[in-house]
Amino acid sequence: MSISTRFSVGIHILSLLEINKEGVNTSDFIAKSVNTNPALIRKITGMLKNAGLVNVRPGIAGATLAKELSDITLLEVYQAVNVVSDKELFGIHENPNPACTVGRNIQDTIEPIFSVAELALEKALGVVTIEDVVRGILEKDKTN
Amino acid sequence: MSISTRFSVGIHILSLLEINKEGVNTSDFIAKSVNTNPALIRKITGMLKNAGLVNVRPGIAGATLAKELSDITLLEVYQAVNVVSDKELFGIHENPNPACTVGRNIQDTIEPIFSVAELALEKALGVVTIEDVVRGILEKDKTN
DNA sequence: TAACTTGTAACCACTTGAATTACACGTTAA
DNA sequence: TTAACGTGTAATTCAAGTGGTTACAAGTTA
Repeated sequence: MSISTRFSVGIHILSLLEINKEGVNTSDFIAKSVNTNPALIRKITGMLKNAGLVNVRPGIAGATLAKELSDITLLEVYQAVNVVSDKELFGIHENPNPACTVGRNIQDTIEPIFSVAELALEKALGVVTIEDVVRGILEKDKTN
Repeated sequence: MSISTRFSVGIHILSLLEINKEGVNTSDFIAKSVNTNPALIRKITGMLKNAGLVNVRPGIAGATLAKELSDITLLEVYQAVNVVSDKELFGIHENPNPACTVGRNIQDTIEPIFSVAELALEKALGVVTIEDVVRGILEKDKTN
């Protein structure tokens, strides 16, 4: 099990919109950078648009950032591309036996624990911004 | 996307082994508590055995805990049932375009960030033990 | 009007999860 | 020693999700 690559592709798209902000970032152009097809890029870009992260309009070529670089956290991207339904990172088996002490209480006991772990993950994603990612990309590029 | 219920079932099994330690915990008995089938329980129990968490032998009815309750963290269970390959909680799109600044550096930039987030998740799971879960189950059961 | 782009839907191949069935093999007790 | 029972494991099935691809309606611009 892995969290969908939509997340990393979303980060890729937003970084590219910044680094290539002088150019026109069509779905076709972005797809070539990501190495996938334009339809998938449009789908993800649509999700980022719904989350208020990018501007993109039917018929008009190119997407642009809708927020400051430093104001877009990876958590926002994570949630935007909908890779994990809210509070459902961990799957919990359904319908345990109510006639059993464990079965009767396992779900209520585990849920808050899973929730804490999930929040820890989200917190870690929440402190990193696309600006950080763009900086990392540019720095790495210099050293090569 | 959700992390496989094997994880929560694994926790269920271990908790049951403790709470029903006076009885004989066959795969059939456990399956009735979890509300699934015995074959799946045997599969997961086998994983827990490989991780050194339970004792179970062919032909001999019942599984037992192989470690102290307080010495089994949820992280161990998480890793035992193999729900997430090592360092691969987040999927990263393959083969981005090396002719593009972003494509050339995105993977190396993102990986350490994802790694930090994944470790935060694991850390949260590492501080909770099966003993805590069992205590939670018993406490919840009293209040109902 | 023609060319181009976005937004979507539809379809496919592939992987994974979970349920289920079946059976070989180990153990135990009559 | 044989019958009953339990574990280990493989095979099958069904459902769901992911990512790739094609196709096309609708918006925009030259």
